[in-house]
Amino acid sequence: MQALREPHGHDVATRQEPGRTARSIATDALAEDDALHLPGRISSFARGNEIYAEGSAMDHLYRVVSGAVRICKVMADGRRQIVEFSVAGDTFGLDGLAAHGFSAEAITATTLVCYPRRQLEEAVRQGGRVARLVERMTLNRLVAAQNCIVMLGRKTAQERVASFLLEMCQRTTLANAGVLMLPMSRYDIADHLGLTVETVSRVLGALRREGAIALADAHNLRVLDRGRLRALSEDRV
Amino acid sequence: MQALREPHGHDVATRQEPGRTARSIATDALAEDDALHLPGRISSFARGNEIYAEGSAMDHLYRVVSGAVRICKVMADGRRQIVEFSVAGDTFGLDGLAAHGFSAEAITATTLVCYPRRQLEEAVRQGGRVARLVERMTLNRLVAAQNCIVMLGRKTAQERVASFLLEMCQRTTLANAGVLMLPMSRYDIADHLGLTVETVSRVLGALRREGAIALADAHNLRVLDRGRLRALSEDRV
DNA sequence: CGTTCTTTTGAGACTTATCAAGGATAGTGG
DNA sequence: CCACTATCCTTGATAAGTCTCAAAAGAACG
Repeated sequence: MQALREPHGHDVATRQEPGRTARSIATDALAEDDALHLPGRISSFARGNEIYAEGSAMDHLYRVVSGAVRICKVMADGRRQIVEFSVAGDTFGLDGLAAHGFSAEAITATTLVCYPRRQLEEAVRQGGRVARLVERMTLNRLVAAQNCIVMLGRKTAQERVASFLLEMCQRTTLANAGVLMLPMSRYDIADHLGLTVETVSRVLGALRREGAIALADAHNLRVLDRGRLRALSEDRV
Repeated sequence: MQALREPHGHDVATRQEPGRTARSIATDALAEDDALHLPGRISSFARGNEIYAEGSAMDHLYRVVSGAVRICKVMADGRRQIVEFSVAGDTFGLDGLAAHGFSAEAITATTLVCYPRRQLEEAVRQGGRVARLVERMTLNRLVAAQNCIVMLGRKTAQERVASFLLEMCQRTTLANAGVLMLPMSRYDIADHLGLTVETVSRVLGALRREGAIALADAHNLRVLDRGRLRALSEDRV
């Protein structure tokens, strides 16, 4: 059983950066989104802060402008599962029926555009482009979630890490020299892949030793042998 | 690593009932669906037959009238993951972008209503009730998939089986005397929970011995101690 | 510049998978 | 209708992958 642990004496359930108040540097402004063409409010969150809590009212759709977000659930005993990461360009916020089924937290300093759900539903009721966009968006996330299910249900630790790296390569714009910047910690990666930090670290170490990847530091890596990762990932990413 | 196996000499990838032609007893008729109010065609499938294949054109939405369906993906080496079961009242069929990302197979003799996707998209474009229904439907499935992710990522074998039993209790109408009828095999359950047949069988045996459930036969069980299952499942179903 | 958190690495334990085999079940064919 | 046969289900013994516990080096932050 994947145990709850308190690495060096702090609680897993509240594993986040110290000494910040919630929504500490939230700034508000208005924005017109390219894709949705709906009025939205700009909002910023500091690293580690909660964007919404599990069980709170689900009244906004969010789009990530910059930064990264984790959507997760924490079980009663502290075990955590991150169901998805949202990076620049991704949308999130519709993850329940009436209330949020998951919580959302900023991984790094993050800027979002928030769309009131009421206006969104009104747009859906009206039909047209927005209705199809929202439908398409939700379907995209469903497909992603189902691929995640395959990964968690049937892949080994090595295959999960390989899949994850390839997915992140696709979803983020690589820095010059093809460097992949991973904003999240090893803990976050572990809690997304259904593994422990130690296993994630060991697998990354093994991939480095066999020359599949190169690690500049913990958060910046380069894929040297994409074929090797694709062979491991077992799907055609 | 969860290996492919050929239990008693038949291939895992084609594990289905023998001596049937595809879509053998498919019958067609017209129907007006209560919920969608769209014209649909009635179609039937014999036990074990494929409804659609991974990679085929995604041009219908299906609603289960009777029977049960598994939505799954089979990896190159035969490992299989069932991402969801669909029972009477459930809809399925939208599981990819252009093409199906998964395959669908009838678990037992199954009757479906099929709605052409073109008409559905036209209805979404028009907006109104159907647009919101489709959106709500997809969102429901996304939430279910994300809960499945939590289960696969962070729950023990016992917790997974308990969660599964409770979920099936909620989703199917129990027979008289509160008997839960599970149409799928232990193999199907295992491939849905990310376990092996043996582990599923062992956990069910343990739950039976401790008095949480009673097994009439392999496919008919009664929940005796729901509190125990809920404690194990770790979520509030 | 100390403190806290993160990352890595090692040794051992444990859950679940694998291999094996007998018994139960359900369609199949005579 | 009953025996046949393929598949499914269960149980046991062993193996393996990953987790747990422990500790030290490295990075981030105030």
